[in-house]
Amino acid sequence: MSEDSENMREPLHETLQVQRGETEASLQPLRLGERVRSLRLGQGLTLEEASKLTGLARSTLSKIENEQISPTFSVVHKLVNGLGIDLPQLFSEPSNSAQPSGRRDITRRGEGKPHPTATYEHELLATDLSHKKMVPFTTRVRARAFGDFPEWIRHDGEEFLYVLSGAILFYTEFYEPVRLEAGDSAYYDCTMGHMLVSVSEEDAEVLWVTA
Amino acid sequence: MSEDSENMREPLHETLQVQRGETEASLQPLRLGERVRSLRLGQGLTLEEASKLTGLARSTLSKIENEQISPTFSVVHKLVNGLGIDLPQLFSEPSNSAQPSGRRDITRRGEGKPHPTATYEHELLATDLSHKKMVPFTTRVRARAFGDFPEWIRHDGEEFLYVLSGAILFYTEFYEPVRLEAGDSAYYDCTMGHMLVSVSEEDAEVLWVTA
DNA sequence: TTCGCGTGTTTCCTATAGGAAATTTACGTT
DNA sequence: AACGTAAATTTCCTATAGGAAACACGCGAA
Repeated sequence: MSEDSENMREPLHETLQVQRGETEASLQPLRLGERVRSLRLGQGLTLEEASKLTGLARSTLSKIENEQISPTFSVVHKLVNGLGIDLPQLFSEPSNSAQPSGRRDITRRGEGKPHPTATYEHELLATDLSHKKMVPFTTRVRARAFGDFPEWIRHDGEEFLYVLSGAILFYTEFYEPVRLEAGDSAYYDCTMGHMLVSVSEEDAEVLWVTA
Repeated sequence: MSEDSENMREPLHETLQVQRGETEASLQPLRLGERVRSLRLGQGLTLEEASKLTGLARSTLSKIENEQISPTFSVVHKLVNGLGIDLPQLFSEPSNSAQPSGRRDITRRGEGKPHPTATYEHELLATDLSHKKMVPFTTRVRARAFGDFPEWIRHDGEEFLYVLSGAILFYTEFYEPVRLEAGDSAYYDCTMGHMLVSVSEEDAEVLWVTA
């Protein structure tokens, strides 16, 4: 990093800002109060009961729900734990986002769209839907040795891997290989070379989701 | 609810507390500062740069990292957006391992970060990574009846569901409920109300990925 | 060594979060 | 209606969060 003058700071500032998306003035309204209220009422709780559960004062809860205050992190933590808030609704943004699009696609076991390769036998799931943010598929790992692959598999995006059965060796470009068994999972950048090899008696089966 | 005296409050308090697991004094330390610092350093940022990115004062960031203050939710929000942190990660317990720079995170079976609710028992996966496009977690479905849910669960984004074991009824707002068994999967818009109920002898276990 | 200068910490002050209690609102009941 | 009760809201006060600026600590260059 070379420095020229004292105003080399601003450009960096701007650059970083842009990279991260809006930070300063923008940042959605974050209807936290609204959500907390609907969550509480959904459980049929009064402020008094919620107060007991969370250890927070009734008044505090009321103010949070009416967006009169911005609760501290410790208070939010008590809220989450006390009311047993479900994860997805916790980190999803406002959700006032209109269009309740109601797509749904069920794929029965073994009914996916087959896509065999030399080393893997993929089965694409939810293929009736297009424009998905994620692409889920199950895979039977036929490869048995590192050498079965001509080269690293690399592509854009991120990938989540969950071992359904059997055991695999998970090779990645920048790490030592790891043995994964049923129930183990991994999350990684696909730009980093990666590949799977079955090491169990039978071919291992894994679930992959890419985004 | 009959009231006798002013001290009938405590017993109820205790009762409710127990039902939900510890809330008050307990609630693990939540080394927020520690995590924020490692996240910031992991990105090679100085307090000054982080300040520009988040719009927060250097001093404020310093105090947060040194656990001298509990930031308000709005401040946490700026932090999350400015530094690209996953919110769920902040509410699950601190992870011992520092952020790897190569972006790969392995989660062993049963080693996720627990997050129990009244109806589900979630286990967050890959919590060492932040800024993920997807959030994967496994869930034990405790709910046994439609009525166990006060209302539809609804939030932004899309969700992929894969049944690991047991059998569930998959209720969605705009479709008839469907029975799903091990190996079956579903992909749907989360803005549409949805919920799961176990219908097998034992609680069903599912894998969820949201994006 | 001393001078800068970038970095993190601390101080000081104002704005505001959070709890206890008073007040108001919303409903049943008689 | 007027009352009783339980809910939520508001008030009042203290504790504390957050920003600006001063301070302290390295560390490299002259």
